[in-house]
Amino acid sequence: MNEIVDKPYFFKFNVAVDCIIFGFDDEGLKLLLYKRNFEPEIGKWSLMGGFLSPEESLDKAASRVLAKITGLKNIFLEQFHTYGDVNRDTGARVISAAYYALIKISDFSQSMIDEFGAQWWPVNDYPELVFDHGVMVESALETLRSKAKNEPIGFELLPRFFTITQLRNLYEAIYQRTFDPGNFRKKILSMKLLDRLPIKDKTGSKKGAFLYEFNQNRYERFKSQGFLFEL
Amino acid sequence: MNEIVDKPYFFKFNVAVDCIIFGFDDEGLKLLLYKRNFEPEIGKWSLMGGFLSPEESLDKAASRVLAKITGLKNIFLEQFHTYGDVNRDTGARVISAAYYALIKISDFSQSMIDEFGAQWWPVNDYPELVFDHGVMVESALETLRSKAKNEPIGFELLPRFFTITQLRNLYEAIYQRTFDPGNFRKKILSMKLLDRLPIKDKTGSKKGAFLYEFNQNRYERFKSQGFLFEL
DNA sequence: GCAAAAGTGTTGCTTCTACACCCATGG
DNA sequence: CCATGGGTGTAGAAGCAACACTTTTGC
Repeated sequence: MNEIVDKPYFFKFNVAVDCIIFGFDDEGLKLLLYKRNFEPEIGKWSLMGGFLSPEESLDKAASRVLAKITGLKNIFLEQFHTYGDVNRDTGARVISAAYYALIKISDFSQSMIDEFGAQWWPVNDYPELVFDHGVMVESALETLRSKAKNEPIGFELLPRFFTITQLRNLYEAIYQRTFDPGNFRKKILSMKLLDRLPIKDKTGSKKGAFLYEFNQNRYERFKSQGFLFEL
Repeated sequence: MNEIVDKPYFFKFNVAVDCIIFGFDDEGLKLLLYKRNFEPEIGKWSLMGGFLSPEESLDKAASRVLAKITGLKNIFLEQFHTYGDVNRDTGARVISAAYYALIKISDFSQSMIDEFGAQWWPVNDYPELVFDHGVMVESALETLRSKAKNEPIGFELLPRFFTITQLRNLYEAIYQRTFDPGNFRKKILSMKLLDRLPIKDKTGSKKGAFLYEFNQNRYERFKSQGFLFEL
């Protein structure tokens, strides 16, 4: 806080958080939306959100909202922009801090979907959203794309154990382009961040593909030595 | 805005904007700070900030604060994070949206410095700041560094006409490393984004160095064709 | 003429890209 | 046995880093 000539502590505002929740499965990159069950804009599709409480930080509020809808804790959750246009919310003036979350879709319980009328939507084909939530989603996608370039956040969207092909499919979904399978494999393995398990996954091919696990500790170590993740 | 189970429109908060203002001259990358002339924390060094008004957006509020302190309009100004910890401000609970601005230090009028008790500080050596402003500065620096990698925002910090050496000095200041003069020149010129003027600047050397101008239109065109700026 | 910055050229190395090709196996 | 995805190898192109070398000119 701060001021120069203004009168401080005078006007106050509603403050909310909204969460863009991303997931990934064999159909591609998805987005969790729900149908509003209250006014304004009741019945329309919307992001998950909630109002800030006096005794919690913005980050806490976002975690709370995310935990309520997904039942999950310790999820990748990062603030990316705060929306403050005067008429962005048709009900009242609300300043909204937007967060994006990356979850392992397999960890997600279907019960929450039913309880809140939530549903996964492809990021390329989701319904019209209330207020400026469409803008938020597009901006979150851009943030995700740009972040994924230089930080290994893609693994947040995959199960703990995955094949190189699954990983490539994920990056192809994020960047909306294809990668040469051989070159992709060589590049990611050359980073020495993936540990190969002595187990093959046979669901994707007859031959079977080795499962790998991302080694977070090794990444931290390499990073502190100047290594830069890049894909 | 949005909610799930909470009571909406109940608690309200002070909302502010804070600006991290960067400039660049032959001494390096600088930061504009001022001495607070009001409570709390009067007399301490602080970022420029101001409270949000009911009839203005966050972006507008940030522009207003920036214009007030610098007298400048149409400046590069971008929101990068919103700070919302409960006790971040010792005076009252304030949610603050932080913006960073890039200005051409030569355009900046000294009168503002005097009027507000403002002062330029090297980004490597600035005084202790109030509240979480130090955190904001470091985060703004990180954002600047990461943004500068893939977008030609460095030119916002240079005069309209500049030499390749000035440009290199700027990037060396941003990234805190050196670049080989020959290689840097070849790389930036190979992008075909700089127009050479038939004028030499003699202040930096006896031989004189050609002045260049960044061609924003050409950049937009290249970008729309898939070109990616990278330095 | 010498120092010092501007600017060009060269060379060897690394990385990228495209694509050929072998492997393993369920059906 | 063959189609399919898994996985390895390779050759040419492109990019990069280090550094030699040439140009210009004020002192």
